[in-house]
Amino acid sequence: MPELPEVETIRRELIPLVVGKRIVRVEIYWSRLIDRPDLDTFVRGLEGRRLADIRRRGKYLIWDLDPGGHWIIHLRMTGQIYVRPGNAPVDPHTHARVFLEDGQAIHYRDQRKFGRFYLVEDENDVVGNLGPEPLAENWTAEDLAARLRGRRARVKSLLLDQRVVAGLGNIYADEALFLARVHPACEGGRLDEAAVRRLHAAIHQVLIEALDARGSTMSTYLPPSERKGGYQQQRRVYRRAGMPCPRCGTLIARTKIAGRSTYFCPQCQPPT
DNA sequence: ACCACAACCTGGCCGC
DNA sequence: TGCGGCCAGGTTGTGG
Repeated sequence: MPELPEVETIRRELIPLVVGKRIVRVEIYWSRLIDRPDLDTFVRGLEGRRLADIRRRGKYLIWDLDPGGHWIIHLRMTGQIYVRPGNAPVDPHTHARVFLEDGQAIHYRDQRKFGRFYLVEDENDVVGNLGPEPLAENWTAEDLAARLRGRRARVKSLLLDQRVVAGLGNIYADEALFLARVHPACEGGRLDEAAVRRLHAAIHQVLIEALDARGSTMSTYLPPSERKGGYQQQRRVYRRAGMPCPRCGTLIARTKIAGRSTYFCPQCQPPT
């Protein structure tokens, strides 16, 4: 489900609810949720520690613990996090609850069970291989060009590769390619300098727009506030096959790239 | 090293 | 109503 704008929205909404509070009890209802270490070590490692901060790297949420260590969450397709009173009912597909000293509990819910928890001393054990943050000041078109150079895979596949740039998924990759007027099946290494520059700017623009809208709620995504994201109203091509291109009126096409549905305008994004 | 694809899960929707 | 097939915002492992 969530891409960078959704994960960042979740982070911003969670911070005022939980940061500074101590964890008093951890309940895991589906053990494979814990990627590492083992279940018992994970539970004992969280209990008694204080939530010092929540950061984001790509699509990962990093919860800094005091004293020491990081609880890292990846929501994959359908993971949801919200905070409830400790005696509130538990929704279906809830796989963990983390009880805080103030009587509230953090609920983790995940219909498809793809999401994972990690507890590590060194966060780079989990996020160390990610590419640059696309909203960081120092992310440049030159960096993107360098990571595309020589690559023969289709540019859409490369945008989904988190080592090229961290945080894009299927929605925002398609939206960025449309804004940049780049065909999704174009070989990554064949983009000329101007096209890479447009793509860099488009990625930035799309992520900022989506962040302002608090992300996209296509189906299961809901941030902790349970106020749906709004970007799904603004998307230009994603899941709009057969509808007119907002720029030229040509009907949006759908194809399959990297195993994922891919939407583009055949007129505005000609093959190269 | 690079690339494409199956696998991991569950549920919704569509056509027969 | 029921069943098969396809679809879904992500990542990892495998085989070519």
